[in-house]
Parts: sequence; structure tokens; C-alpha cells
Amino acid sequence: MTLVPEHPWIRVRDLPNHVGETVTLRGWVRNHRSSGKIHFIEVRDGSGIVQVVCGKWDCDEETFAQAGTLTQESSVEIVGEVREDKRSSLGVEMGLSSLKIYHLAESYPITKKEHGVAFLMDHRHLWLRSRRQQAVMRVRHTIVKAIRDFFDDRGYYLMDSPILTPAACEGTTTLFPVEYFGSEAYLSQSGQLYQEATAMAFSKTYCFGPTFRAEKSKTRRHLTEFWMVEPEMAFFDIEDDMNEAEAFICHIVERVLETNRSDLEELERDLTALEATTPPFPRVHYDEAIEILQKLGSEIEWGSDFGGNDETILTQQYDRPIIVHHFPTAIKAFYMKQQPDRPELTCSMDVLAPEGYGEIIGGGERETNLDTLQEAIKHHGLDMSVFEWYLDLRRYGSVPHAGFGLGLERTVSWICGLKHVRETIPFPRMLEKMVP
RNA sequence: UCCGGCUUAGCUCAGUCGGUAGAGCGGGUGGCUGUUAACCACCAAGUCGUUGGUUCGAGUCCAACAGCCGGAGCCA
Repeated sequence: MTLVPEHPWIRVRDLPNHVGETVTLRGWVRNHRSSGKIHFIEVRDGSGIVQVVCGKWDCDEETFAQAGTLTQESSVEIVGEVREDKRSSLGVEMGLSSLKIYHLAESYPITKKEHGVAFLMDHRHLWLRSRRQQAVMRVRHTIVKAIRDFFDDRGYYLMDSPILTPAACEGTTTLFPVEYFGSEAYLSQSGQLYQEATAMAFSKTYCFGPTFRAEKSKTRRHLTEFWMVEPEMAFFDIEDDMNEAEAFICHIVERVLETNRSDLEELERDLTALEATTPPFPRVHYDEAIEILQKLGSEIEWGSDFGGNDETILTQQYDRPIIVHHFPTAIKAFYMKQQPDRPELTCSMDVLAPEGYGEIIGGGERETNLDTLQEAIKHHGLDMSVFEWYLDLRRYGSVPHAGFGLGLERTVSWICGLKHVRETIPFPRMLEKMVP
């Protein structure tokens, strides 16, 4: 048995390279129009959409009649000739000489008119077939590949961090508890501590996987399960870290711009905003950021973290991502390196995306001094015993090192110009949202 | 957890001053030789979120609850 067709099976995206040839098209009927003696069938296969035109004179009577019965989302195999057509955005359309209907779809819930978000989220498994969602998913795909390529090409090794962990990495956010052979484990909220270990073994490593936060956040930038890539570099200080993050973001945006033009057009993304993503990103010291925000009317005081609105008004001052650095020690995780001459500050940094998108990267240089680190763990009220292995990294060949974490969904959201991160992952997990 | 909003046909919504329910899309039937969310005609489709209250009478006014949406806090 085989499903290899007689005529070559061509994906929609590649049809313009086969003008004049008879090919096999496989996919789902996005829409069907008819004027009695001529059918227009829009077929989608995930790579694009093509219009199949079937006149009564083009095929036998039975085939023509069958084409007339096609409903939205019916699955089909069509053999026909690829023809150049300037009216099509793809540049080509297809004729129809034979038609195989795999399945005649029932009345499809997602119609051609508008739908509410709640309804669409409940039908996420079907919503993924729509044009806009496919554009977003293809951009996500490109970004994931660009992320891997960036690190792989720079001598990083992929070192997956565990997802089941014994305790909070940072002790800040709420974790999902898991029953683990009679004791309690948690779903990982960050792979970072493990990357510090692997970086001491391989110099430069990264992990890229799902991350879990049990925070009851109901905003456009939160998911309970999201993907994060976390590189960690030995012999890097905070300056090196910022430079790497900057090159990384530029690489991702550049790759999307060269790979996903038509998807960005579908999403009506303003390209000039993305094209501005070139080095150098403005570096804004925390002290300076507070001054700017206060001048702009924010109530923020030195020592606080930015509110959502602060991030928005600050980033609106710039045309590209900015890097805010040296946040106060009090609002950062225990492993952040304290600035030697100003211990109230850490060698930390956040990359904030423009256009109000805000934080997409958080990172910094790590504390290398054993005593300082032990104090910080105590100060944060964390259980020292589960960090013994981590402290070993400062006992055996401790070196300056730094890293960062990039939130994939927030990055996709920014690059696609979306209003909410829930559309950037195939099946979002949110407060009150587990199905589908 | 707190604040605000919404809930009427499968979907998106309208429903005036409180007087027993409407449109478009989708579905069905028929028509149409180039359509682009095609178009035209006809047909079917409703426990107005739930419970209680006010009233001769509630989709409409009041209360509670539920679900969803948005924002805050927290973070990527």
C-alpha cells in the first residue's frame, strides 16, 4: 500500500514552480463558490492557499457534480494543471481534471464571518486551520529554528534542563506541584540553574523547552505553560551578555523578515517597526530609567520593579528594543551578581521590545562568590540543602558567567504584532483554559 | 485575589418606553460561465446564562450566583 499519487504531489507554496505541469494537490477546502457552470474551490494545505477552477467543460459530468457538493473543510485530492494567473496573489491557479474526496466535512463551526475569541479558543483545534493562525504558527516555526541556528552556529551545545524539579529556582513565583513517588516535585519554572552547571562543563550551552508558572495572571502577556530558551555562557560578564542578547534578537528578526514576508503581510504587521531592529539597542541604566519614567509622569520610585504601564511608556520612547540594566538587588533573584562597588544593584538586564510589548528577555551575570551566594539563599528563605549541587559550581573552578532567558511566545507576539500571547502557541494553557 | 464589562438561533449581533423574537453568516432546496467573506430566491432553526424578586405582564427593571472577556498585582 502506498498513497504516492500518479502525478507528483506538490505543496501549494511550491506550485508557482510547476506552471504548465499536471500535478496532485492535497488539502482541505477553505471555501467553495459556484456560478452554476463553473466552480471555484480554494484549497489549503498549510503551506498556502490556491484556487482550483473547475468549469463544466473541463471534466466529466460526475466529477463536476461531485465538485459541487464540496463543503468547507472537506479533504480532497485534486489532479489538475497549474496555470499562471495574475489575479491570484500566489501567481497561479489550478485546473481540475480529477477529484478524490477523502471526506465530505460536516457543517463547519468556524464560518466565514467574524467570531468571538472565546468561541475560537474553544475551537482552537480547528482555529489553527485559519489563515491568520497559520501565519502566526509559521512565524513561530521560523523563530524556533532561528533560535536553534543562532546558538548552534556559535558553538553552544543543547543541554536540556529537567522539567521535574525539587524546589523553586528563584523562590518567587508559584509552582505547579506534582506527586512524585510519595514526595512532592514541581514543574520547572526555569532551566537556568542547570545551565550554569552545563556551562561549566561545555563553556556555552542552552536549553529550550516548556516552563510552568502557576501564577493566577489574567493578562495578554501570560500563559501558565510557555516556552523559554535559556543560554548560559562561561567567561561572559554583563556587557558580553547584553551584546549576545542584542545579536540574538537581531538574528531572529532578520530571519523572520527574510522567511515570512507573506505571513507578516497576512498579519498586517508594520514592517518598518521590525526593520528598525538593528544594533545597537539603547542601554538604559536602571537609575536613568527611573528618572525618565518620573519625567514622563510615572509614580514609580527608585527600588521598585516596572509596572506594565511603566514598560509601555518607557519603550515608546525608542524605535527598537532597549536594554535596561543593573536592577536593584532587592527585586532580583538570589543568583544575580551584585555590582562590586554598589551592592544594592545587580549585574542584571532586561530586553524590552518596542511598541508596548515589553520584557522579552531577562538575564544577567551570576554570582560567583560562594559566601555571597550562600547568604543570598538564606536571605531569600530558600532551602540550602537542595542547592548544595549548585554551590559546588562555585567550589570547583568558578568563573565569571552570564546568561539570559527569552520567552518564545512574547517574542512571537511582538514580531507578529499580536494583542495576546494566547495566539502564539498551538494550544495555550491559561487560567481556566485546559481544553482543547 | 481585586476592579470593570459581557451573556438573545450553530456563530456574530440587533431588540426603542416593560406588551410573548429579528438580521447577516453557516445549514437545506433551486438559479447563475471568472468568482474572491461571490450573488439572487425560498426553507428550517430559540429553556433570551441560572435562580429568585418587582409587575396584570420581564429578553428588557432589581438581587445573588455561574461562565467568559479586559485590566491590576506577579512575571518571560
